[in-house]
Amino acid sequence: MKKDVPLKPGRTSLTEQITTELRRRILNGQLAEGTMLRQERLASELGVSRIPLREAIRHLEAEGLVTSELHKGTVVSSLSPRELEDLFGIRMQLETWLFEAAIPRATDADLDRAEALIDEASRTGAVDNWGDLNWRFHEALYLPSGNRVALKLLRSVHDNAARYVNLQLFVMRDVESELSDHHAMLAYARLRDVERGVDVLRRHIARVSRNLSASLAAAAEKPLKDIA
Amino acid sequence: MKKDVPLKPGRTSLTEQITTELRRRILNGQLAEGTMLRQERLASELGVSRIPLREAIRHLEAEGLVTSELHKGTVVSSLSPRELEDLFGIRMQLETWLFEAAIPRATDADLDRAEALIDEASRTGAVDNWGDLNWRFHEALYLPSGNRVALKLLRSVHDNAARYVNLQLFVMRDVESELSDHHAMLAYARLRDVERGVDVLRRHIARVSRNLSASLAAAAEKPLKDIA
DNA sequence: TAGCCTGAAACTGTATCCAATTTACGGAGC
DNA sequence: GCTCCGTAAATTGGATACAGTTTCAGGCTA
Repeated sequence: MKKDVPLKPGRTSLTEQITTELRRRILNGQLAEGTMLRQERLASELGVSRIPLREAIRHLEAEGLVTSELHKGTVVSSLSPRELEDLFGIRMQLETWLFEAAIPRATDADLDRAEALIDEASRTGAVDNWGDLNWRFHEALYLPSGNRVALKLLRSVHDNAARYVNLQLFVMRDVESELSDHHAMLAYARLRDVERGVDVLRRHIARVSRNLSASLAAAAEKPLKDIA
Repeated sequence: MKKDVPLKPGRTSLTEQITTELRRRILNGQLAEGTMLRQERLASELGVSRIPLREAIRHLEAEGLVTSELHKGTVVSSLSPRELEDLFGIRMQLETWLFEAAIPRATDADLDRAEALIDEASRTGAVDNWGDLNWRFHEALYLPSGNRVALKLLRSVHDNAARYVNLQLFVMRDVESELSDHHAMLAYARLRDVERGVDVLRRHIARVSRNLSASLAAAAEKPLKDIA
């Protein structure tokens, strides 16, 4: 049953490779919320034993992406609309703060790196790995703030929200406005205009959050209709 | 070699119990920064096998309390002064935000619960578990904000800083001012005075951060003198 | 002394076994 | 027919033994 899944080799432990692979599958929806992670099935599918797999699961559990219950197993976490709202609140607080600190400190090289990520997203269309490129752009913008601890934390926050965002992003045709916001943020950063830059970011996060909530509400509406 | 360490039984997995126990030891300094976690030694000392121990280590690694390197093992993390500063920056942003949202929403019962935690800290002196009581007080104050996701995140942030705070807290005789700040925060919360309450919190975090930095700088000075 | 070699220690991962618990299934009783 | 209950299969949680790698210290040699 070995499917020879591409566990990138190198100087990383098997546990870490499995963690990365499972995280990827969760974020791109291959492992949808509520999916049960059967240890033996997954282990044989990945071609590994249960031990490193279980360690990977514990890691993802600490990140909030999966939830385990004693003797019942592990499922891909589901977030309530409330929890998603909480996540966007955290993003709003931390990201506006980091961006504000980053703009005055950013060198042209820093901003060039961020721009390259926008270009890559535009060029490739970025349908498959939008979430990854999106986060890397934001990260590049905030990096000059110097607060790497906050960036590490925010990556996890992004990941937890990204699954849901990705699901409705392309349905809503929001990619264009996302990219447009990114261009604007970068432009104001180049002008070292903190106030306008942060303002764009604030509206950016608010809009993504709003669209997501609306999308979730609409999805919650449908099943009810089916019943009625 | 079984030492029958008090792993509280109940409906929690061994992995979880070990995680809690190791976290406790790290936070109270029993496992100092840089300490190597030898799997077999620790396992036999705790009276468990390596499997749940390794899972616990992965969990703590995700929390940032320990750091693993392939084939070299796991050590209790060391934080640079810069990283500690980053942590306090995050606290400042998130806690002032949560407190601001919590004050108008707090019921008298909420605040009574917070006050009980102050009392407990005062009564017991709280030398052994100051970090725990301290966080639980802050958590109780922010809980009415409703943002449980942020509280979960902040717990980890607190933990990562708490080790260092605890080390110098009693040397500096800072417990009194800590408690005094807590009383003031609670009092303003009871008055529903958002502005003054948040202001006390802001100064509170800033002072703890400043004292800690000074303490670390002083500690860094000593070894140099020893050499000279 | 510098550099290399070697062996013990430790980590990483596999395989296997057993215990505890959940869950599904099927029959007894109403 | 429906509910309840007991049993067996499936699954997770945990222990143990073992093999392969890597690190690292200490000794040997040039």
